[in-house]
Amino acid sequence: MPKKTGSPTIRDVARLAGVSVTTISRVMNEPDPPVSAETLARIHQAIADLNYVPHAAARSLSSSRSNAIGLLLPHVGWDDYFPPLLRGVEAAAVENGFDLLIASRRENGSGARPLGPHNTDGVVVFTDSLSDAELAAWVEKKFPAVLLHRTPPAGLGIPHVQYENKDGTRAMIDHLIEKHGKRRIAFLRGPDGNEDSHWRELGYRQSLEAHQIAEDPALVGFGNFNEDEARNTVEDWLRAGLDFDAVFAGDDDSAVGVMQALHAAGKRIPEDVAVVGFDDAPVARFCNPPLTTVRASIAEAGQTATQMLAELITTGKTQFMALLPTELVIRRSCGCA
Amino acid sequence: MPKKTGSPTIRDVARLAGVSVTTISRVMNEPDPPVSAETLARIHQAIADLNYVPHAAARSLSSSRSNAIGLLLPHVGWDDYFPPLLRGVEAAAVENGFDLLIASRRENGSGARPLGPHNTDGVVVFTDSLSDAELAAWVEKKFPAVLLHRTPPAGLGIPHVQYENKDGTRAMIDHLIEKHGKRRIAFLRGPDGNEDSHWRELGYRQSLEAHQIAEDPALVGFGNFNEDEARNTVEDWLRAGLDFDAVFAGDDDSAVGVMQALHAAGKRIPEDVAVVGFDDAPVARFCNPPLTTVRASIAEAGQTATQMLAELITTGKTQFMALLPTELVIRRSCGCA
DNA sequence: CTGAAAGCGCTTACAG
DNA sequence: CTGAAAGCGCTTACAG
Repeated sequence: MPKKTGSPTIRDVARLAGVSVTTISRVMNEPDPPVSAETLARIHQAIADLNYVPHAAARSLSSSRSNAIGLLLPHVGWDDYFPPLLRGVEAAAVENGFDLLIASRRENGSGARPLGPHNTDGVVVFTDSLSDAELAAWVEKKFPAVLLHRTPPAGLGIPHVQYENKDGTRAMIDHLIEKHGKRRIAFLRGPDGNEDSHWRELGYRQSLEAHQIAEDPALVGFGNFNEDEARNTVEDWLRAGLDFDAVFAGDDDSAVGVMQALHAAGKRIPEDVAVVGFDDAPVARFCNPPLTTVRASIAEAGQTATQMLAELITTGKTQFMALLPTELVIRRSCGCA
Repeated sequence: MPKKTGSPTIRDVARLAGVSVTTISRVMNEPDPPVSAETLARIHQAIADLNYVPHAAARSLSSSRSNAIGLLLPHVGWDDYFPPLLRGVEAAAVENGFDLLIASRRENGSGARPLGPHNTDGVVVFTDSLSDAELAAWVEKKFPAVLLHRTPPAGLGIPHVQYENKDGTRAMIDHLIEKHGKRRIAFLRGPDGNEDSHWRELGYRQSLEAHQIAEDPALVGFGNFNEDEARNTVEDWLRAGLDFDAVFAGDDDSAVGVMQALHAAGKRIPEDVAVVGFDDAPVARFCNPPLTTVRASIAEAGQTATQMLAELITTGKTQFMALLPTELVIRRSCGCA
């Protein structure tokens, strides 16, 4: 009885080349297959003639490797991150010979198990797209995972990649102080418990300290990485007559809100108040004036995480953590021309 | 000899529930499996106890269905499209019970076959991420594919989804003429041979004609869907003293360039010259003044294409083409308050 | 340098 | 309502 799918199988190739399937398999998989030159030539010919591509499922069933990795995404927000993230992850996946499966976390915890040991060899987990408990279950069964932009839950030694939030912020505040003589620099926090925000605040503190500027608690406010909330905070400050000559907005979205509040109050940016962000989101270029900010390469993060995952799958180990460098993107909102 | 992977198999479940694997398989796959209520209960219990998830590769090998669809992306540009695209595609994939494999087209045509019959049941091809020849090969072997944002090569009846470029542009030009009394409306073309641009130009023409405005070839220029080239064209026009009171920039990126040229020349937008775009890219909100443009839902396009693909895979047929509606996004650059 | 055979974990006629 | 058995297309010891 003829097969339904028209695709040639390894047996077809073996028959055409006049060798066993074992030999074909070896030629397909081993870098330096132990076959005579002429046999090899015949096999290559047969593969080309039939346009043979090994069946992924069959291959993974017998090798117990799926040759695929997963990328698990949260279901909301992060829009600006995806394109470069995907680019980095996809590049590293291909480079390491893996297919890429993508899924985004559904709200209902219902039996839906989009990515896991049943269909991948490992997964890159972006931010909070998986619960601590599920992560723990993976760790227990030794299923490879790498966290992107998230610290592993306490006690779980899961490899992860993070940005150098602290150093990036430190450099930014240094710049404000040293280049532009700012002394009353406000800081807008991100969401409660947000790790990025935590580290950024540390960088802010370190910079002030290094320049012998006393910290003023009144200058630390809440921006929530959000345009509206940042605007509100700055409006409150303005109303209260708070004295400040610069604000580190926490991230770029917040910086947009900060600028709105400042413009509405007739303040000049950067002459009266400098405004800086973090992320170098697309919007940064279009701020008025263009926003000075801190950039971390998202593509690099994706690529690094995927590379680590590939290592983890292949060799069984990889570095515990990768800390990616950031870079100052100087535009005009800090006072630079 | 013990299995290496700790994951339970269908046999483990069968043993625990005291039934055959056949029965387990039926319970896993059939909506209304022919089993007694108590057997069913025991089986569900066993599945839950073991935390059983069917092995994807084994399942697809024996069913000759991968239960995965692919999304093939071009390797450059389109950044603003990906997040909503992915959202739509992923949603429809999950809804139809498919895993989602993502790959982006590599430049080297080398044997790399990221997505195809060997690992998916069908693929959504975004724009020009696959050559006509490769597409033809798929058609010939009846491998399901749906084109997103691309017309099938002549002679190939491949289902595809497109935006209503013509009607969207038509509505925009109508608005400029009817609401704002514009008569000298310039049009910026996209890249040579670009289909979107072609249809948009048709919409432009239809609108002029409907309002008995004679077409002036001098008002049709080249923008290439690109900020810099659009700026150059408008600068040339200004230098040449061309008379125009509005410009349809072709897309939003071009509109940014158009605005730059206009601002630099001291023209007021929209009083002297109205500027409108197409896409409603993120940048549109941040233009000065905010850009009036035409929006097509990218997520909807992705979802529709994926839905069509699922139908094609499941039923063997689907509509030949889906034409997605567009919508005017009125902001300030057209003259509206 | 080469091959026969078992087995990966499922699904699916077929039989009862 | 239930099961035994063949088979999906590969890989991988094992043997020579």
